[in-house]
Amino acid sequence: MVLVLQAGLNCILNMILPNSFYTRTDVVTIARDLPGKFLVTEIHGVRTSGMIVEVEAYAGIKDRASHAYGGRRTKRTEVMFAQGGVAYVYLCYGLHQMFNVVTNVSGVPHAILIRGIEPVEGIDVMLERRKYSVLKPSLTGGPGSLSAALGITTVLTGCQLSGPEIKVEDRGVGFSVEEIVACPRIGVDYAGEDALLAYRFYIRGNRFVSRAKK
DNA sequence: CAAACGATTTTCT
DNA sequence: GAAAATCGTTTGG
Repeated sequence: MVLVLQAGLNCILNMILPNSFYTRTDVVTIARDLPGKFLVTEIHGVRTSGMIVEVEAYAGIKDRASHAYGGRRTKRTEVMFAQGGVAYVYLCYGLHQMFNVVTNVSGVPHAILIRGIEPVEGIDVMLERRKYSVLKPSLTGGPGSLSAALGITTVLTGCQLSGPEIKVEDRGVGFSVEEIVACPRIGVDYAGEDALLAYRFYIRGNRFVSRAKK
């Protein structure tokens, strides 16, 4: 009885997002829903997690900032065409692992880049992975940094986001519209008019949100 | 097959 | 604030 109650409670407090969360067709809406959700990894049995605080939406074939712009379908981008609910991890600048959530139905290559998390579980492990001695915003602020802290690499591309290696959970944390800031994406100046779209969302005032360059 | 480049981070000045 | 680090992916010849 106790076990059942605990399982039930755990289910309510740590609900793994269902596939229907990701297969919705508006990637911007999904992106706005992600801040406040929890990204959990279990790599070689080691658990680390953090609350998502910053994301960017990439709207597929019509978005010049997207890897899938124009329907570009290559070995690297192939996973973006999968049904929503899997990971897209790619290497940037030869050294940074970028973690994305694939969304929309099969055949529509939409994705959301996770740009920042606030550490929650396994902080000691994250410090070790990053060779940090103290917790500071750059530990998990920025897309390459959070992947390194959580142990996410390109080998996890294509993984289901319902586990076991990677999970995204709703733990009942929510934010009001005023607390979620919408603004243009970072590092996509090459995208012309699409660079102006307010596809970046972050939690106002959170220390783990990356700063836009000037 | 060669070459340019990027949804970045860190370090040095 | 500028520059280096660093390599898989993509594109062009």
